[in-house]
Amino acid sequence: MNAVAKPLYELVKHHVLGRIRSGELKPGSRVESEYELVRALKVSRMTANRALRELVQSGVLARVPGRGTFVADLRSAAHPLQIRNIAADIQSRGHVHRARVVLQELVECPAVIALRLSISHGMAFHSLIVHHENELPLQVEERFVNPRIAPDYLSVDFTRTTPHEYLMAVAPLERVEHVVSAVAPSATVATLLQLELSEPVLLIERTTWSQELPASFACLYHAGSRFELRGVFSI
Amino acid sequence: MNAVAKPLYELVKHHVLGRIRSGELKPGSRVESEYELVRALKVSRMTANRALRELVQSGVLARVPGRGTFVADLRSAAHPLQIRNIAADIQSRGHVHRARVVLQELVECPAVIALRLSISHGMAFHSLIVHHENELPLQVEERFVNPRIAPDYLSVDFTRTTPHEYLMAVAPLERVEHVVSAVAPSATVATLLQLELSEPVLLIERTTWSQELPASFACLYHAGSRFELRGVFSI
DNA sequence: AAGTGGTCTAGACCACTGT
DNA sequence: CAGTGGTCTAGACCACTTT
Repeated sequence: MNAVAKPLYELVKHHVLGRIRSGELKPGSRVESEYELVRALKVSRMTANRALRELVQSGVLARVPGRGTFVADLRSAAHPLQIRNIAADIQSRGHVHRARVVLQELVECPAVIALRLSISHGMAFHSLIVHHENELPLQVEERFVNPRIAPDYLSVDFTRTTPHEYLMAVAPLERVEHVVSAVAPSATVATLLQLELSEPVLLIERTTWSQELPASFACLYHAGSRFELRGVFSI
Repeated sequence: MNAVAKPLYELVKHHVLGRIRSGELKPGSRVESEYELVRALKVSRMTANRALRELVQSGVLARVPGRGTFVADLRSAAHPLQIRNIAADIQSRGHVHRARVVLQELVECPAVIALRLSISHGMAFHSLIVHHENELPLQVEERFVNPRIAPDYLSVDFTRTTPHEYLMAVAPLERVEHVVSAVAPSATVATLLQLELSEPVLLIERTTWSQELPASFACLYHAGSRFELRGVFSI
């Protein structure tokens, strides 16, 4: 049943991904070298090389000639719709990022969310944070988190770490889904973003999976006039 | 000064890409087999294989075991922010697509656009098309096209082909940039989309390059309530 | 000096498509 | 049948970083 004859390099990839998914390897951890994989898995070096090369290509690993192969961290994993870290984005523009934590609580979670997070008994962590760029509100982040993935979520200081960073640290990301749309802001969002109700908002709904489970569902609201998503693709 | 020691597989890729970019090979054309590349370029088969494999990975080529390697067509080239074909999207949902051509003309093009398209003497093709899904307007497509890339743009029947399809056919795509934002509609766009001025619009600005030149700049306006962008990413 | 990634080769076997 | 892609190997040389 072990697949109908998987290529060897796929087995090597699976070996490495398994160690990452299990949490044994975290971003920054060193991965086996090609020769170590050759010895451990009885494959040729070219096969190990192809496996690692493809994992680099998909953003999971990073290699440094002469030093070794490492689990890539956060930002590099992006690609399709970049997995943005709002704090890093702002800082990379040379501006000041400040997060205001409006809510950070355990709630009976709405049925729609419970469904998305595969939560049976209905309790989830809930946070509402406003991210400011030079004191101007840029993003409202409302997030529901699966307690099984991040049991300590309520005790994290989100003025110092973004929820996304924290979640990436405690549970390696496996899958991300983004839905981007343009919406009118709710009264709450308009207030938090200091917007008129008539101003359009760019909404990114992001669901993440970790350890084969839905880990979190976030709604990221951005003032249309202050935010855009950018992507380049070339052959 | 042909590069400071490019890997051989890069030279092989460049060889194939050159034949595509020049127009010698079009979507569907057969590319040299691995053995042909081995003989022609004096490389080992593994090197030719890697070059072709990477071009498949980036969506440029498609390979069929036992048959050969072919230049990929249109849709497969997607990925980052999917290069969507609105007509195909609508049809894949089992709905009826209809395009209404509002404008299709040669214009003195606005300075901002001229800059983007690297057009010196200021004339460009301009089209304004409304795409309907089951008779409901879904997208307003305003496009400026570099005449050097698509000299026959004005004589194409865009009720039968989308501009994107046409451009892909006459000039292989090299690079795409997308910027996604949420905006309030202009009066024109609101009318064409049958929207209130207060309803948010999802705007995708897409610039494409072909043959080392900017080929077209398009603004794609979508009613926020009827359209969303979706992207999944998994390791 | 030992280890690492980066590349390249010349062979090999397989499953598949075409004629 | 010859041709194709798909995979795999055991070696090789290089440039680089670390000890």
